[in-house]
Amino acid sequence: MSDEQVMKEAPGLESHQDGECLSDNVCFALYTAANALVRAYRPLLQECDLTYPQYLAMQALWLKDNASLTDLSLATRLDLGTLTPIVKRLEAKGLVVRHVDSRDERKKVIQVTPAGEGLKQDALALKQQLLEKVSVSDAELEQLRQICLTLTQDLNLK
Amino acid sequence: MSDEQVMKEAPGLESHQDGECLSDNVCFALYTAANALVRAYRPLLQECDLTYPQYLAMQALWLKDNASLTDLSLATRLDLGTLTPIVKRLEAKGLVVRHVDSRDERKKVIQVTPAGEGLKQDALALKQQLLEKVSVSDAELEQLRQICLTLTQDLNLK
DNA sequence: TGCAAATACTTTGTGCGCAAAGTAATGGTT
DNA sequence: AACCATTACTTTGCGCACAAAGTATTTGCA
Repeated sequence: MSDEQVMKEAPGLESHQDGECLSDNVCFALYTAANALVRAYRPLLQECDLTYPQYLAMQALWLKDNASLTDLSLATRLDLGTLTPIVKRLEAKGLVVRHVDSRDERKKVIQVTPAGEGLKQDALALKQQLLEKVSVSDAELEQLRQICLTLTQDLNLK
Repeated sequence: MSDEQVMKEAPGLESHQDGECLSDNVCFALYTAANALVRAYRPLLQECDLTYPQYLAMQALWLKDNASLTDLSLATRLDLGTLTPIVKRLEAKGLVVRHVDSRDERKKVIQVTPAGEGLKQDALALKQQLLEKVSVSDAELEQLRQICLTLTQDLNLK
């Protein structure tokens, strides 16, 4: 209500010399960076016909094949209700198959197909390709990773 | 300038150590932290009947009232196609009103109502409430903020 | 053994996030 | 004045992300 001309320039990420802006917020910065990440990944992943969450699921499976949906949920930190349709789409693309666990028929075991395994090298190389666009040092990326993991853990413990 | 271990891998052969997991990934950590953030904010914001993106839009408007949609888009880094329905919902809740700019009838000016202004103090206090759950130091949060802002800028430049 | 509680997954509903395409107003250019 | 490219916003379509409710299987235990 008070200052009416605080922002003559675009109140974006750059410069907050003229006063406060959303970028002063850690939460905003984090949220925006995650959106930018997914957006930047999109054209790269398009060549594999994957979305970023689908890519995450595949990465988890490349590390641990024949996982149950719940295993996948723990690994990716995605909800079961989120994961079910994602894995269905991966199956529709022929990258995985789902079959009921014979020991416990509530569980669905997810197995990477040869086609899914064939994507592995190319898809994992995209990670480097993306980080090349970034002027942030390896040390800072490692800091970012650590802080994000701590934050996630703290926030999840209610 | 990191290692080129992709080249060392024999295609099709499993060669992962059994310590490896998705959390080794900066991108995964960032993505997950942003999801955790929104999830943690949800019950707090529920008392204001706001979602996190709606909260972001309101914060931007509290800082700069009577902004056009494009102004809001620049401030929040959200797409116009994303913002249109968000602002409509804010209007439906009586927190803002939209009216056509008389000088340029393409533009829609968004104005915070008294009800919207009344939410300001309580809503902004939630920020502190959320950060109290977190064991990350203020210095680290500032690092996180800075690295995220740099990352966002780098990734947005194509 | 019987059966309630727990577990694993699916479904439904709401709200993003954004690309792409559509509509309408504006600002040149000739 | 007649275009036409630009700008501002809306709409549509798809895929998350998750809460909540539903279904089916297993387990605990009285």
